[in-house]
Amino acid sequence: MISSDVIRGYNDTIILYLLLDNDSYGYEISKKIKNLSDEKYVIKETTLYSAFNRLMKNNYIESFYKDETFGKRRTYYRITQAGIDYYKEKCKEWELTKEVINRFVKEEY
Amino acid sequence: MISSDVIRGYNDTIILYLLLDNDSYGYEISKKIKNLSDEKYVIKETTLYSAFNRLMKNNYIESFYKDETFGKRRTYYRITQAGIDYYKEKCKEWELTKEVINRFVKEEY
DNA sequence: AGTCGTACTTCATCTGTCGTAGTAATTTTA
DNA sequence: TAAAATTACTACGACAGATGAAGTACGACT
Repeated sequence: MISSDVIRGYNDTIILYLLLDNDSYGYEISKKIKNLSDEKYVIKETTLYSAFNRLMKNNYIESFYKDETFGKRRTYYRITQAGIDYYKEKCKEWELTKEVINRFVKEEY
Repeated sequence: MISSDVIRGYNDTIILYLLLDNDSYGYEISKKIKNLSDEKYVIKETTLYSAFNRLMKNNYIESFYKDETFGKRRTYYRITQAGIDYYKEKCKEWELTKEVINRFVKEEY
C-alpha cells in the first residue's frame, strides 16, 4: 500500500489523466484508480471530492450533468485546456522528481 | 524546482539516507541535499528541523553534541537501527510508488 | 423490509510545510 | 576594524491537503 503523503502531490494529476480521454464522475474515477493501480492505491472519497473542488477552482476541470431520468444524479467532469497544460507540466515534474528521489534511495534494499 | 507536496513523503527518507554513512547536523544536511540534487531540491530550514524532531520522536535518529570549544554549538544526529529499518521500508515503498504513478503519467509529454 | 452498492456532501481534525522573525557565533570583505 | 555575510539554529503561527466520521439519497437484489 502507498502512503498518502507520497501520492499527495499527484492526486490531481491522476484524476486529470483519467479525464484526458473521457469525461467521467467521482465514483467511476475512484474505481479506475483502484483498478489501474492493481489495488495498490485506493483514493479516499473525501480526498477525491476535495480534489475535484480544487481542480474546479483552478479551472482545470468543468462539471456538468448528463440528463438521466433515474439513479442518483451524477456530477460529470470534463478536463479543460488549462487542465491539459497543467497535466503536461506535472508529467515533466514527475520525471525530475523521480531522478532526484532516486539519488536518495538505495535500490538494493 | 520540485514542489514540496511531491517530496513531502520523502523528506524523512532523504535525511535518513544522509545519516546512513556519517553522523551529521542540520546545516550540513541541507547543503548535501542541495548539492546531491543539483540544486533541484532545496529543503527549507523549518522543514528540516521539524523533520529532525519527528525522526527523534520516532526514535529513528539520536542527537548528541561533539565537544567543540568554539563556534555555535551544533546538534549532531546519528541514525538508529529503527531508522535504518524504516529507511529500507521507504525504499521499497518508493519502487512501488514509481510503478503506480508511472501508470498515470504520459512520458511523451 | 433490509441490506448492498452507487454517488455523493458536510464537518472537524491532523500532519507536514513554510513564512516570518529572532538569536548567536564566526568568517569574509570593504 | 567595522559591517555584512555565513553558519547554526529555535519559536510561532498560518495554511493546504488528506482523512475519519457521519449523513443523505436513490436503485437493485434477496
